[in-house]
Amino acid sequence: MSLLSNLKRSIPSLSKAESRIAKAILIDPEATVNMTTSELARLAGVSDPMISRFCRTMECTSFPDFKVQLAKSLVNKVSFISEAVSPGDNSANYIEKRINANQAALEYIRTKLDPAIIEQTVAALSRSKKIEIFGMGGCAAIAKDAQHKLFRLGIPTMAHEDHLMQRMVAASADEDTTILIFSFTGRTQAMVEIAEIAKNSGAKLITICSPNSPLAELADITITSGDELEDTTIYVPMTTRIIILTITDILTTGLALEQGEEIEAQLKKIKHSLDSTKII
Amino acid sequence: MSLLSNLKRSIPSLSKAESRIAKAILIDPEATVNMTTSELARLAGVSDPMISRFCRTMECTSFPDFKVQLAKSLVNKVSFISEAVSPGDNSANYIEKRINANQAALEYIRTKLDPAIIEQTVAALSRSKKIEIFGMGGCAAIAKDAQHKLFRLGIPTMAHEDHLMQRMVAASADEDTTILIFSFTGRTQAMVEIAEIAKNSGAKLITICSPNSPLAELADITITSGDELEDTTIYVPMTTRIIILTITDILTTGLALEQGEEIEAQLKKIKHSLDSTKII
DNA sequence: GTCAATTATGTAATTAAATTAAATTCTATA
DNA sequence: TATAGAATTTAATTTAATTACATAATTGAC
Repeated sequence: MSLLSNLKRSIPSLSKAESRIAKAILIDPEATVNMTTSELARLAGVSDPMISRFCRTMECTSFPDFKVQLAKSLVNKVSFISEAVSPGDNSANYIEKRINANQAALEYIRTKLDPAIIEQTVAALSRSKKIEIFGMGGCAAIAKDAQHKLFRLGIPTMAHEDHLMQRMVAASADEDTTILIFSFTGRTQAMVEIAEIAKNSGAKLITICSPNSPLAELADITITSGDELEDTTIYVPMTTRIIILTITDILTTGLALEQGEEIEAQLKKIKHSLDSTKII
Repeated sequence: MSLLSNLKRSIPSLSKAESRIAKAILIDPEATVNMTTSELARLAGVSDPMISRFCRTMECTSFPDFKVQLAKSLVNKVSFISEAVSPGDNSANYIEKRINANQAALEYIRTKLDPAIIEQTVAALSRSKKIEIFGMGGCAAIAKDAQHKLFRLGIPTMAHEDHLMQRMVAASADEDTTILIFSFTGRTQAMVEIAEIAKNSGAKLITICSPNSPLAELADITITSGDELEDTTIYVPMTTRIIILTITDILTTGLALEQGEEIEAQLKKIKHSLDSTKII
């Protein structure tokens, strides 16, 4: 857990003087690492010893220690406040910026992803006899990717992007089926309808979408798509995709671990099935 | 340049006492960031003021400043050596590890991606009247995703995963067509055949695949898929996907920038076409 | 080899920084 | 509104880091 995000998150629970310190730090964290207690105290409008106390509240042993921790969390933070691409950027510029943005997206879910929910999801997937994956638009490719990753683990898995197929598949699902719906916003009418059909058929419903959306409401388990993070400028409709892909990656990893050694033979078999298609 | 590597590199040029300090730090850099001058001095077998002097030789203003810089340079070192998932990992473990691995993958292409090649690719895409994208297996989803991102920019773009369709499309391409082939290894026979057909038809051929592969040989432009990075353990066949997706992201960004303002209206139009499908 | 001249290092003193301890001021509640 | 408790500050103390000066080591010219 990064100190910086920790800092931001804990402001509400801090005392008056302490929250002023936190805010003063957040104005320019880069500068803070070079300050003395007195300097920071003056900037925050509190007394020197408050700084020491504050550092201990933040679970550091001393102010120098706090600065070291802060410095560490800044390295990733440089990309946390990832700059938007702007007209006039040369290729080296926008390459850097997009890589930063995508790294930042991963940094974001590091704090957002709840291990308990991942565990639940892995357990649900592992128990099911069939996995059906739905996604439309930008999520169609994601659904396809998820299918490609999950089918290897021995559970029959299909991805569907056609809405009529989705309806039919959802309707014919049963208790042994897990339905996985990908949606950035969780507000696509068609997807919500599918979710309702799925629920009625008794299937387990897992959605990867924006929390607090109609789709999330209907689901047994929801994992955030990071949609709330999405910068709406036209140039960057991408970070959520990286997030969802990584979530799929994590789920697959969890599932593979759960299955243990017996899955290795299966994976080898799949891999070798491609041998004759390759040029050596 | 990281302080840590700087430290290692400059040992030969340091004085006797200073190089002893450097060596003492390198034994356990993590621990150093929590030491006082005296502690480090004792460890290195030198006097206290030598530490101050040493820090200034290393172009830091003070020992505390040095510790902050050192802490920063330690962060990337930690995440770069991303650990592999192993049986017995709990969910919190493997979530961290997978996020680290994916961040490290992005860190990797930061150094590998050549801006000049990206520029060339963007220019080629921008000039073309039609873009055809091919991918099979794991790359089918990637091809689909790329289509989804590129078609918005006003150039007719299609993705094909069916090999027969791919052949027909490749054969009927002309000089105004750019063909984009995604392949992790660059060794899939079917894909190489497509590339040959594409070349004969006069289309511009861009491949995102492993360099030094048969497919890369045939291409006008090649961008690495990061395949050479892939850890072959069964659990992590994922990082290249993140890399390729980010490359697509970068190419799209570059293309959008090139098109300038006129593209904004186009993007808005596409976005609003979905309005009536959403629940508010 | 030996004697400046220079550079490198150590010792003691000083300054600066951070923390502790005691005193004071707030805040909430009976 | 009195008072317990928490929060904060002031003043004192401790700890850390650096400066200034002294000493030792090293280099190069003779």
